[in-house]
Amino acid sequence: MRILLVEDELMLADAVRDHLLAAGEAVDHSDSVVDAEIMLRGTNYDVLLLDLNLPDGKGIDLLRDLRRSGSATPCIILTAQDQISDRIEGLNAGADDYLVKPFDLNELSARLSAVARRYSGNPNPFISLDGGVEVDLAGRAILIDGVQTDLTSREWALFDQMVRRPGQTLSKRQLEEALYEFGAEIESNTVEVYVSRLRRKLGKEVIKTVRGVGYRV
Amino acid sequence: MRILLVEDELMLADAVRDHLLAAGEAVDHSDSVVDAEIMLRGTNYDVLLLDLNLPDGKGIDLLRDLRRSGSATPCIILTAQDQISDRIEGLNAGADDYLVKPFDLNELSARLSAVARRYSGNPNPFISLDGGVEVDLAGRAILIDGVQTDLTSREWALFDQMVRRPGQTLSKRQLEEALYEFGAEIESNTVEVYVSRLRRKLGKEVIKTVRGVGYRV
DNA sequence: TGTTTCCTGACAGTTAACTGAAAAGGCTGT
DNA sequence: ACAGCCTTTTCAGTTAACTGTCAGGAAACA
Repeated sequence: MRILLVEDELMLADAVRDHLLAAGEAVDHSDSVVDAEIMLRGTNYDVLLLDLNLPDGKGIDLLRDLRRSGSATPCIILTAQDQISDRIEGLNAGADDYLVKPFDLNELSARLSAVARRYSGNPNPFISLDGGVEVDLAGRAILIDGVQTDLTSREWALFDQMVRRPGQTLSKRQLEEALYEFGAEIESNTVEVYVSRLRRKLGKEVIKTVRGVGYRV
Repeated sequence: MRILLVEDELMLADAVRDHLLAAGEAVDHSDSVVDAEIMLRGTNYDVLLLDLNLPDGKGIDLLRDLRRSGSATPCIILTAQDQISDRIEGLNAGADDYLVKPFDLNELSARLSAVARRYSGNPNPFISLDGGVEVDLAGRAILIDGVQTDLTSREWALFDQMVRRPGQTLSKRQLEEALYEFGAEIESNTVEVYVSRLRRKLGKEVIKTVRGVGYRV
């Protein structure tokens, strides 16, 4: 399994790398966001291990950009204990799981395989939703009663966000952030419009409206 | 903010209590697990400060039981310098943060507010209520015998308020304040109506009437 | 029993969401 | 550069859902 570790605490990074190498994984390491960006462009990693607090830029932007550009590479974020808000922000930005430092290396292994299994892993890369809709997050594919359908990039960005948190109601504001750079003051009803488009493609039942708040799958 | 401090080193406990009282917090103290259990049953604390190494039983079991019974009360654990395994175990058992003894009292304050500010926190613990109802406060989700149900924003505002204080009877006046901006002179029986609507969705047993006073979950 | 308190169905005003259509922006190939 | 095609954004009219109120009935209490 190809793993990219983005972490600037070198002690920790080395420990993690050694542990994973010993377990037979292929680990690349970067201690900066810009390097990580380049490495992501060049290689297809199976999992991204990402520290959000890096000196040269917000790790979270790396993740957000990645998701916005359509990548579904699984990502586990590493946060310090007191950065609970980071953790939340990270999950909202599209992380799959998180680990709190200091973490146990065995726990890391466990989560890695859990996350990896969820994707490339066989049993079901497809998440089934109501209305005969199946989603392959990693492959960016949607089957609708078994027939493949395509989404445009914005449609996908929005839908991806919701599918990652089934059952949870996401505010329009949160969903907007999947569409635009952080803090983009958007005045229009873009989210509504995209929900409408998605519903036309996916069927009415898939996305539920929670009036006054947002949407959920 | 109501804080329960579970700690058997009395010197330390007193110092903590004095510091927090001076900051205007309400602090109860217990030096044993059994007492703490009783106190937790009787009162709804906003934060639990828990020493894991207590003479009369494992503090960690207290925490585990608490989480198992669905409580989401934020918990900060206090551990001695060398008990790293405790720390990990504690975090895994559902603690939100930890402090290493000896700790700075100001740091304690900071962490307390950080933890209390949380609650939009992930991953979202489901709180179980009577009648097969499970609530995810942060995700704004309700499962009713496993089936997801939606509440309107007013319904949620009211219910959220109650779920955050399970067992406590809340007056209609208090509940009204969850519905409207401060001091809104409301003449009608809106709260009753919303309780009725909630009961239709959640089942009759979930919200109990306390005649002449208000309601409780 | 009489009195108080609570419950709940119905209704109309209000607000939020939906959606069709058109304009604006991008990308591709010629 | 231009044309053609597709995506994104905006706008506005329509539709659907929520809200607060009231009134009659049911329960609790004394």
